[in-house]
Order: sequence, then C-alpha cells, then structure tokens
Amino acid sequence: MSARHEEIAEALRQAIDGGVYAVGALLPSESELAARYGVARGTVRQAVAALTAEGRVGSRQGARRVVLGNHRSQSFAELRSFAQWAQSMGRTATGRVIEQFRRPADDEDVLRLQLEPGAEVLQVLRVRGLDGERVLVERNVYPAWVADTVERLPRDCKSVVQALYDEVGLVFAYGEHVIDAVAAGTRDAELLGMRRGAPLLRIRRVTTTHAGRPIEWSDDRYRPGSVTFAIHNSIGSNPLSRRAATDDPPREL
Amino acid sequence: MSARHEEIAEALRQAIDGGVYAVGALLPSESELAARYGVARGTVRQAVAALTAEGRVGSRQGARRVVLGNHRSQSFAELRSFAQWAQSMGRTATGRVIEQFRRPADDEDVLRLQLEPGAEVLQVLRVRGLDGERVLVERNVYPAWVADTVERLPRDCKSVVQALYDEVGLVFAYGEHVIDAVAAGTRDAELLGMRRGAPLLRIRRVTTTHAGRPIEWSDDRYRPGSVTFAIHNSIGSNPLSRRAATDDPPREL
DNA sequence: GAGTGGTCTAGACCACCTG
DNA sequence: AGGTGGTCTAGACCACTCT
Repeated sequence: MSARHEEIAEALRQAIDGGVYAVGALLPSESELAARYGVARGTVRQAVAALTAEGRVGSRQGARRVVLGNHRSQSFAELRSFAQWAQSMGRTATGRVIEQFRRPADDEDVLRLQLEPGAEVLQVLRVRGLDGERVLVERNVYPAWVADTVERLPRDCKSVVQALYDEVGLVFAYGEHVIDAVAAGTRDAELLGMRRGAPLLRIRRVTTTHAGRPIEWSDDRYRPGSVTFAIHNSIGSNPLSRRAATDDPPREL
Repeated sequence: MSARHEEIAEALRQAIDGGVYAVGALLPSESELAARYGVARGTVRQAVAALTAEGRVGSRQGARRVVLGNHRSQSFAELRSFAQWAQSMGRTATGRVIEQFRRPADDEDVLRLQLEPGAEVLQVLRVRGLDGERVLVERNVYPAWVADTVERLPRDCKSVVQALYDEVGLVFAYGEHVIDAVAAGTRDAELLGMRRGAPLLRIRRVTTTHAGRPIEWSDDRYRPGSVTFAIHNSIGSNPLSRRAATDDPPREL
C-alpha cells in the first residue's frame, strides 16, 4: 500500500463506499483528481484502472467515469486459498484429511501437471468447513516433488498453501479455474451430509509457481448456498472467459 | 485493433500460440520489445498488461515475464451475449421464447433493477441451444422502459442484445454475475430434456447501461458439459500474507 | 467547441530478482 | 552489480461525448 496509485485507489474506494460518490454519479475527471492528489495524470489512471477492474466504476472514452456499485464482493481478483479467503471474510476455516495416498499418475494427471507418464502423484481428499459447517469436498493431486512436504503436514492443517510457503517457501502464484456443476457422488454426499445426486458447484483448478510449473490440481465441490462466486464484467476487459465444452469428461474419484 | 499496443499484444499472442515463446519460457524484456517494435516502454507495458490479464503470461517485479499458457479460449470479457459468443466460436446459437408476460415487480426485481415498488416488469422465459443441442434455460426480467422493445422482437430472435442495440441503440455495457449450482426444477428438466433434480450451473446476472442503469436481470441455468467458464488468476501484488523478515527467505523451485 | 478519457513519448528513479 | 519490472512525471495528440 505504499504506491501512490494504490493510496489514491483506496481513497476513492472509501469515498464511493462512504457515499461521497453515489451509485450512478460521476467521478471527477482525471485532471481534477491529478490536481487534487498532486500527481501526474498517469498515476490517477493507474488508480482508477484498479477500480474499473473491480467493477466499481465504468469507463468509456469521452465521458466521465460512472460509479457502478459499492459492493465489497470477494471474487477471484486475487488468488487466495480457501483458508485465507475465509479469514479475510472474518470467518473460520477448518479442514480435515479424509484420505491420502500415492498412486501412479493417470492420463489426466500427466496432462494437468505436465508430468512424464508413469510418474507418481499424491492424492488427498479433504473436507473443509466454514464456521463449523461442512462446505466443500476437495480432491487434490500433487506431483512427486511436493508430495513429501504435503504428507508431513498435520491432517487438520488449516491452510496448505500457507504451510507450503512456511515450510519450503513455495508460492502458489497463478491459477486457472474451470467452473461447472456436478451431481454429488456417493462419497461427496456422505462427506457433506447431503443426498446423492444433489447439485454441487465444481471448480477445477491448476495452480502453478511463478515459473509456470504446476504445483497441484484440484477438484473442489461446493455445497450450494454456502459460498457463491461473483464476477464483474465490462465491455472493456475482465478475466472471465466462457468456453465451449472441452475434452474433460467428469469423472468420479 | 488500431491502437499500437493492441497490435503488439496480438503479435505477442500469435508468437506464443505459434511456439516462438514456449510455455515456461521467458518473454523478451520490455526494453527489448520497445526497441523491436519502435515504441516507448509504456506502450509495451500496455500490451503485456493485456496478456497478463488473459492469464497467458505471469509477471513479477525484477524477473522476466513467463509464458504460462497458450489457451485459445474466447474472452467473455467483452460481455458478449450468448449468440455473439457462439458466433465468434463458429457455432450456431438458437433461441426460442417459451413464455413472455408482464407482471408487477416483486421484491427481488425492485432490488436488482432499482425500481419503485409497484412498477411493472416484463418476464421472459427462453430456451437456448448450441448447434441444435439445448444448452440453457434463461429467465430474464426487464424494467418497463425496455419492455415494449423486447416484446416487439421475434420470438426466435437470435440475439436480444444485438436486437436492442440495432433497434434503439441500447448498449449492454456492464454486468455482474453470481455463480452457483442448482437442481433442475420441473420446468427446467422438461425444457432441457433432463431428469428433475439434475445439477445445473446457474449464473444470475444484472446488466446495466454505461450510466449504470439496470437493463435486465437474468437467471441462466446451463446444462453441465456443454459450456464451462474459466477464470485466470494471479497472486498480484499482495505477497502471500506475512511472515518474519529475518529467517528463511522464500525459495523458488 | 469544450471537455474527457485513450494513446503515446522520453525520460527518471526505485524495488526486486538473478547471477 | 546489472538487469528487470514497477512507479511516476510532464508533456503531446487523438477519439469520443456532451450540449
């Protein structure tokens, strides 16, 4: 938060949330903001670009920026682990390992984790909860080079992401998430206390290091109603994409 | 595509897709790209910022940019309507109005569309398909000020968004989407040819004009397997929460 | 036509990563 | 220590919107 443009962005966020600029109202022009904060116009542009990306203001050439909303929505804007996300919402995350074993990589593992055929992977099945309520079933697959460290973690480890950072300095830097819906399998139903076949929100994710090396892939199945995901979207640009059905058939683990 | 930074971004995209820069490889430095394309560094930064937002490259201070992937997923960023998105993928979208009627706004309508209590809305139930296959059930609610125009559209109108633009110059500029999973109701099941209770991916959306005025809200229920949604994600500027600066510096593998 | 945001330049300094 | 990306400046011109 030391960068000047971030300070300005935060000041504008608070002004919007505080009602100084109502929803539907116009923001001051870039030049005026530049004068007000004593910075160059480019710095103001960096600040308002952040608000635009968050969906708080809209922007079009030739017209003043418009305040679109003052929601403090928690989206995928930043890569957060479940535990970290929960914490930032002021809630308590729990986690428990149900099952954990090594096995040879199958075709899907080889593809997603960029492994050599025949490599070994570590599969972990976890149930995670929020404030004591069971919320999701998580199936992770780790390549061999992180398996040892993961296996050494306590089985009720609250945040695997945090633990791997603390233990070996491993950073979960980038993620790609694919979202769809799936019926609860027998195992899912049992673990979440729902009936078999109930709808679950599924997020399949590959996480990589800064260098783009895959650290894990995961199949997370959320009980609906406990967590929702929001995306803001403009005619300009934002990081959600829609794709036609691909070559990944659902499978039961 | 006339802006120089967009041309450069597109050139880099093609270089990545064409294998000039493999996944995991490093991009040339900003200075080198600036020299190569004969532009200032700021222009190169605009170009690579686009690639970063698309999840194609990763970026961190002090290190060269890394190629993360070469996906060719159509960006949903441009807030395309279903029909426009389908067309850009070379597929054929169909749509059919099942039911269309006016009714008084309920509490949900008033909230989402920012209406006065007692206002009238137009509700439309549509089924949409891709290449002849039924893919989603769409329930739209329009405020009175667009209802007339929507009612006049043909019942098999392929793209309502396009039609409203052509007819009255109305631009669907911003959207907020909330994603969850839901069980198919009797009506959903019937219309999509599935069994009742089957899992559907639900996206509830409010779309607004440039000025932030709501144009519609919609409850779209997708049959799983036909369309998936993807999000790219990076840790951004916020380093993975804190730890003591004295001991074990982060390592990268 | 006046005002606004979008693009672009040509510098500068700093924070950070890597050898 | 040298290179790289992140921040910032102070201009300029253009495309667009608004009235």
